[in-house]
Amino acid sequence: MELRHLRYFVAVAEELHFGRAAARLHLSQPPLSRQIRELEEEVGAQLLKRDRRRVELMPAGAAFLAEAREILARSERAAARALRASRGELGEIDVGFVTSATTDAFAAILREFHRARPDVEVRLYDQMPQQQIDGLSSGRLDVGFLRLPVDHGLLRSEVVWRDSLVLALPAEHPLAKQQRVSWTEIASEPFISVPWQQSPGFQTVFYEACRAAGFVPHIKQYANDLPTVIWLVSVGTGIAVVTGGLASLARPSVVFRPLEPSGPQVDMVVAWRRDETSPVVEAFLEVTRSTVREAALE
Amino acid sequence: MELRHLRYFVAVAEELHFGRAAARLHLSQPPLSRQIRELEEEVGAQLLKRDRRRVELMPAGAAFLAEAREILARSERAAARALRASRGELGEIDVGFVTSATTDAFAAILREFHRARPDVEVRLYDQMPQQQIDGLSSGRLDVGFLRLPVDHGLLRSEVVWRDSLVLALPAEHPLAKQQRVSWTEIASEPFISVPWQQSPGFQTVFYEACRAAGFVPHIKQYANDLPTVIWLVSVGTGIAVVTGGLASLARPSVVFRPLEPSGPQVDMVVAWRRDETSPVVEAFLEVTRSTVREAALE
DNA sequence: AGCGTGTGATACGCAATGGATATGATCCGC
DNA sequence: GCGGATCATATCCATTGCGTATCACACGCT
Repeated sequence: MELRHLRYFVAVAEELHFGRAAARLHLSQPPLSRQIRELEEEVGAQLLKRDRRRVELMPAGAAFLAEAREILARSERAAARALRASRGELGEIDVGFVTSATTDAFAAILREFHRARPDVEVRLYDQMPQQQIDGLSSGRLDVGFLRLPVDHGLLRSEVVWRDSLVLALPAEHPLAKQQRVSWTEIASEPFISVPWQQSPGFQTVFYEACRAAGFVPHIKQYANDLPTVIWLVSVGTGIAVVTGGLASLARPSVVFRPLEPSGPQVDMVVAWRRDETSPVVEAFLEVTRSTVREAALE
Repeated sequence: MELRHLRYFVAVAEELHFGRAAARLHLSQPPLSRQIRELEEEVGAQLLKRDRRRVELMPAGAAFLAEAREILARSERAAARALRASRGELGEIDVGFVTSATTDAFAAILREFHRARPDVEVRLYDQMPQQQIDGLSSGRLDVGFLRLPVDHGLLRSEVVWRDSLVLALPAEHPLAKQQRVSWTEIASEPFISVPWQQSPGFQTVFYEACRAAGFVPHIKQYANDLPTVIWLVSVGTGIAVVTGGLASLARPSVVFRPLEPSGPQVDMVVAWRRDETSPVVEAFLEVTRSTVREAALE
């Protein structure tokens, strides 16, 4: 059975007349008759009842007609969808991100991409940098937002924005009264931190800043994720240095203060496979670039 | 585009290897390559990425693969369904019936048919005899249960059962105390009745029985359907003569009593188009016959 | 009643096309 | 660097889908 049989059958079933159906198909009548007969033989049932004068649908034909129309519509849709997918208008993309990427900028990228490609499903995965690199290499992820200097041979990356370091401290902490806090003022404070491998890029900059200010931070408590860090700050366990712009972690009992000198910054990079060809991924990267570019102009 | 293209594409997409896919299709490799290329040209997008060494799905190919599998499964199902429809295992049937057909016997027929042909949708239409005859002639109905002597040239009919006439009267009516009531005892009672054209077969027998008992019934109130007739009886407006076995109309405030002499009976017939060929209709008639036959033996 | 017209089926020839074989181009592993 | 693996290309052949001519038959008109 071929789609041709279905096309021919639908024409005959709609016209109930072999001659007219053949004309509609730009075909002569005898081959049409033969194709219908072949179809009936293959199906194993008579679909059309034809005496010499008129053609009518048998019950089997009525059942087949409904299915045939569906199949033909579906086959056109299949081609159309493949074409759209090839243009990146349709599909899915798996995006990894570190928690500290959940800034307004990242939200703007996702919002803008959804506007540009409403039929692409974006799947988000909160993952540590090394997980993301593994995921990108193996194909589980298509794009990653992370802070490591990515030197993996299969991957490429670009800096999308830079975050300054800010101090997170309980609202009732004495230093919270100041508009800005110097690094030396926090030298002897108890710190909350995530483990090294969670954010190696950030940690390197953080420890270097401390060293420059003449102290080694005392980590009072480790927590495995940023929300927990902020929660521990909020309940007074200690203070923490984090990246700026973490809108998603804002809460009343915690205040964020710029640090002086404000020099130390950490890069947020977007990474993807070097051999990437998916137009969806290309479009996502393009939206990422243009969105952060526009944000920088404001 | 033909189903062949889809079959070939699915094979290649599953094997990710032209040689193996060709073997699976009992085909040599070059024509397979050509058909895939043709498919890609028609769709307008590259579906497979092949360097000389390996084959992999492009995003467009992944989208197309899902659709292609659906279409192929569907096309097999289409043929299977047509075959089943030709055997009367699948389909629909439009059944008309007069209200007084809603007896246990009719319920048993419907129940038995559903058991025998669970995938046939039975659509029921409560209609007057003339409506049914028009419906059968025009094809809106396939089968009708009615009481007219059906002499329409295009239709055939068979008696399925005979109903005796019974008296419906309010539970507190004096005659309700008797186990049976004679025709002469109701000569001067006020009657409730449906209009003549609603049930001409029944009315003829009813008036003839009254005439034999020596009276012409006084119709106090007409109602357009049997449930209303029974309701009017229940509230004491009058009494009514109806057919026996109307289980669906039983209610506490109305009692049914046999009439003496019990001679007068009305036929319930099943009618269908003389040229009917639908195996579903044939099966329905066969179930009807066997069900009433078995009921008669009990 | 007979003939003409309309309609689907049949017969048959041709040409388009799907498939086979042979070969080429290129990549990868040893 | 060579040999094998793999997909593409070239070319030929056979299948088969299509067109023309014709048939068979039913219905309607005169």
